[in-house]
Amino acid sequence: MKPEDAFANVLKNMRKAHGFSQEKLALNGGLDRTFISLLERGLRQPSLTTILQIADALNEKPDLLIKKVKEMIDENS
Amino acid sequence: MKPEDAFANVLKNMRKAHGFSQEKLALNGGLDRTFISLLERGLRQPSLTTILQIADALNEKPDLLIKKVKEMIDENS
DNA sequence: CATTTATGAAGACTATAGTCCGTCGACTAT
DNA sequence: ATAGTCGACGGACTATAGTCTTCATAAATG
Repeated sequence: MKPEDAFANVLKNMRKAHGFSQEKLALNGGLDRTFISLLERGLRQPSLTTILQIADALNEKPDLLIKKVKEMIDENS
Repeated sequence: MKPEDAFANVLKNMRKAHGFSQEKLALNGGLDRTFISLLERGLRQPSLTTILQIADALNEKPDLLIKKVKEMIDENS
């Protein structure tokens, strides 16, 4: 499983768990709504800064986010 | 403190702790030697894939890497 | 029914991630 | 002296991160 696909899944799950819309999340993190859409569809991968922005917007620790991504990759390897 | 500066510090520390040269690390992770140099000088920031490649090359968990980066940012805020 | 909300999607664009070529100076060992 | 390793640094280049605008559509909602 590719990093962008793992990140897509984790992001979508965590966002929905927090009851945010893509737009709300984008505004919280200072990102573009359509870019969140691209990320959740696995068509883009985030940079370090974007990872931190998204974790912050979700009120989650960035290392938890990455841990879940890594687990998702390893489980589907 | 900016994410690329925090990452630069963490990367350099962890690489030296493992006794790797920049070139050895680059080869281990399938990256370019000069790009590792740019990262360690804070002139570039990594993408998600690069974070995973570097963590792998260092035999470290990527979430530990990110945790250290976040701590470095928070400590110097 | 009309309107709002949420998301997908495309196109054009700018900034930057990442590669590949090389040179240089500092240091170490032969 | 010279050969080797290491890292800083440069230029030129390609791929992609990220923005902005817009349109389409399906699902609520009043």
